[in-house]
Amino acid sequence: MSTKSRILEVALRQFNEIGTDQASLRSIAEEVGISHGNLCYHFKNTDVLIEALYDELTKEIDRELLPALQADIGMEEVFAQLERTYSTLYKYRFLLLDFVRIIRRIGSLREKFRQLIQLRRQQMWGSLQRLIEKGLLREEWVPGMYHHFITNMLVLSDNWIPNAEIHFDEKGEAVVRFYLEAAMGGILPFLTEKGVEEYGRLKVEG
Amino acid sequence: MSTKSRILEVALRQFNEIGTDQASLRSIAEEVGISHGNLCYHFKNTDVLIEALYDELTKEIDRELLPALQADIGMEEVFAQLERTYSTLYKYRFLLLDFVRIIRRIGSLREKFRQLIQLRRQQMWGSLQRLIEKGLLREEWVPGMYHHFITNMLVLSDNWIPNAEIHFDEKGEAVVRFYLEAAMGGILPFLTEKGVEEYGRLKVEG
DNA sequence: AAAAATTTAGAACAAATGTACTATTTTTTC
DNA sequence: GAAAAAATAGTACATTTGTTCTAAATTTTT
Repeated sequence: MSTKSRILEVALRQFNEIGTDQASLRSIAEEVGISHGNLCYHFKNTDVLIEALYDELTKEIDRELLPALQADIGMEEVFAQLERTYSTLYKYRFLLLDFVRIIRRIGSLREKFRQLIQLRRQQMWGSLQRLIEKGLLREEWVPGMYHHFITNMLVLSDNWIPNAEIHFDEKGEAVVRFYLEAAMGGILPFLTEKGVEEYGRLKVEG
Repeated sequence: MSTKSRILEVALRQFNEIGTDQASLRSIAEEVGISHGNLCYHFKNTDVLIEALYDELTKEIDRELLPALQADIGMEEVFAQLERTYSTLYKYRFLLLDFVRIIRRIGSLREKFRQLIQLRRQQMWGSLQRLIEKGLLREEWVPGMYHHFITNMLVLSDNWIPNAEIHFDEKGEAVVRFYLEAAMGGILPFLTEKGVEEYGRLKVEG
């Protein structure tokens, strides 16, 4: 494995575990087993490292989302898609844990991130629309309710990770699962009877 | 005004505006107009300052929530109470913006915060229960749906602030209002017809 | 008013960190 | 195989920050 990818691997772990302010060029270099002068040669500073990892994240998210955009989507697909997104976000969780601090330091990331959210908002509208067409989701019966719903879902999907850091001692799969279920549970009151039925089947299988 | 409270005031502003990692004992001392040696005399380090401000926050929240616990609660009260909480949280927003970083440094805050959330969870259950009794909220028609709802609401109420920092350029009242409405909107699909009616009246008046 | 306690300013120090630079080694290219 | 480029180690420096200490000033107590 190349030095560059080894550095990124160690940086990701240290950022996730001790945060972007505790992980330094020196601590990363030490764990990789190279001099920090060398690390400096590859990545000038931690900001560059963070940006590189952010680019990796967006690439992964894009790769997962784009195929789903044209797919014929059912309840199962919505669930699976959300799960993939949640897992990927968790892999790069330091970005969401320290996000405010990061965008204050690296302004360019802010704009990139806004665009990403915009994309996800559109995608959610699409998914809801298709679920309505399939008779799984009720039509909006109070104006604006789906608008609020999507806003809340987007806040949730970016912020369950900081929340987990506070309320859970253990890490990993179980945590992702907990918030994934809470998020999906958010769609429950909007479901038609047919939708509830299909939702129930999913839960039993999962 | 005493030096101590002037320090706390300036610290709060600097923490909110530039974050707990950029605000130093020196930068705060300079704005207050005292030597940093003096500041050190009052507050040994930034961690102590943060803890002091956290205690102020919990005191304010308690003062707002406790009266509401025994009150006969309607839709209007739920809304007003949420608004007070949101405004107070926004006043001390640095705590939620940097929360992960803060609890990693000051472990004791983690436990305190968990307890606070526990209190709010109970309080929410109570509010929902009373709304059901009044015929404003439907009974749970899928098992566990209110459990998910409360989890999501709690994540939302702690995390709309970091979200705002990313997506809004302006600060202040308008931002609080936006997320407040999104949060309240989350209750829409659970409302009975009577509930929707009362909700509508609130919106028109507000 | 004298004594004691509190508050304040300022200097000094140690540790950590990003940054820059040089020299050496390794790899690639021709 | 020689020349050029890339990679690596190590050193040195400036800056920031928390921390400690001393001495002076101010306030409170007696």
